[in-house]
Amino acid sequence: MARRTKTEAAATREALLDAAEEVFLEKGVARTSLEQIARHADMTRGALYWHFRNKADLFHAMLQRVRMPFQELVEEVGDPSLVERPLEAIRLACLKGFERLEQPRYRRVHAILIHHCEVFGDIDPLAMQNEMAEEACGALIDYFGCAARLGHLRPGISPEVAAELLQAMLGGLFHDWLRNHERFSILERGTLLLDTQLQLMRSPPSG
Amino acid sequence: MARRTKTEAAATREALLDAAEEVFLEKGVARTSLEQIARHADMTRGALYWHFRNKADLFHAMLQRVRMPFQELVEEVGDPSLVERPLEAIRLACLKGFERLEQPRYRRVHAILIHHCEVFGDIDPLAMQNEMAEEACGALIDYFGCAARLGHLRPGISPEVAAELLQAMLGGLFHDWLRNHERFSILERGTLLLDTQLQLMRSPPSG
DNA sequence: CCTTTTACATACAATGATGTATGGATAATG
DNA sequence: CATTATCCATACATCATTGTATGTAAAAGG
Repeated sequence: MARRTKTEAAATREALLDAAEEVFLEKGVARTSLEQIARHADMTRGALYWHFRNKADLFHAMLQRVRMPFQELVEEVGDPSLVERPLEAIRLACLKGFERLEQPRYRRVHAILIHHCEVFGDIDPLAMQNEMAEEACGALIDYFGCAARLGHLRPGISPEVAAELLQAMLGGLFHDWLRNHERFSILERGTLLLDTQLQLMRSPPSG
Repeated sequence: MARRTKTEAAATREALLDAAEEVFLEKGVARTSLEQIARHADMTRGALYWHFRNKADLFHAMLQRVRMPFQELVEEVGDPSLVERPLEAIRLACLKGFERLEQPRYRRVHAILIHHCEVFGDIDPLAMQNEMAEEACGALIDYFGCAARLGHLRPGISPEVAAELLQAMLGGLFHDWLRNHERFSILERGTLLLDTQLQLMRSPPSG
């Protein structure tokens, strides 16, 4: 066995992460051994233990490739006029999120995080989900608060309730789809549900 | 060690199931050994292997104690006038569900099923969740279809979309709460979100 | 009251996964 | 070009868990 060049080594690292994604998704994190991952990448545990300290470290690196905070999605849309249309900002950010999730890597890793792993080592998936939820809900409250001040939000529904409502709906859709992505397209159904929900919460046209 | 009477044996079986609930919830299903469960019930693996074939069998028995199909919740309300008020039937069934979930046993077992276990043996938690979701969604479509025919559902929103919307919201709330039940009361927030959502989807008063 | 089954506890063998230690061949570095 | 650090394979020791086999004392049952 010859020593690999630096780029080759980086490639095997990526290959190991790819393999981890696939095996984790199929067998679950707890039930997959490091040897299964290594062999799925045509490597040995030696390679794996060289690139990562242990399974938790590998898992952490796997997550690192798909960070997707809600605020980034909004910024990525990059439309400055959205400041005056917060409901549209929410809509476009969610659509961006849906598109991201249709990429296999994003879908797989999130499915693993949410449906195919338990606590182990220093990894606490529920804490991570909590962080994600907190971040998203906080952002939503800001945008809905802005919408309320602009009179875009139906009176009688507070920004907090609007945010909790939408976050619950999005979260439910998210979990549901990640459980079996072949049943429906997250982009299609997500767009439909999101639009109707926003329509329901929008201020009715006066006059 | 003396042999126990039949009722004592049934009690130890329940104690083992109780212990399984607690340890599963704390450590996750995959990371808890049968010995940990047995010792947490002040028993040995001998007792566990006598009452259950293996961990999967124990898990299955644990689930059996908290079956809660959506239709049963509606029937349990037992108000015959609900046939003419399908939206109210949905509401009351959900409230019944919320109340159930506040009982520690129901909360724990569902939290385990959804957040603290992976596939193992012949246990596929995602398939179980799929079944639950299918059943609930089917029932919701029926009720919303009935509501639409009675003119109770806001025009422009189909029964299917209404059902998917509500199911996504309820599911999101469900998952969110089960992740950390101390953050809020499922009954309180659930009632609030459910009522506002149903209010939004209800047909506006004509005239 | 005698036998049989029950309801466990204890002991044992087998398995598999983990982490580390070691070795080796070559790319990187000066 | 010599040296060193890198990248990985192989081998080994350890540990935890599982399933089963065996023992046993008392409850069931006649």
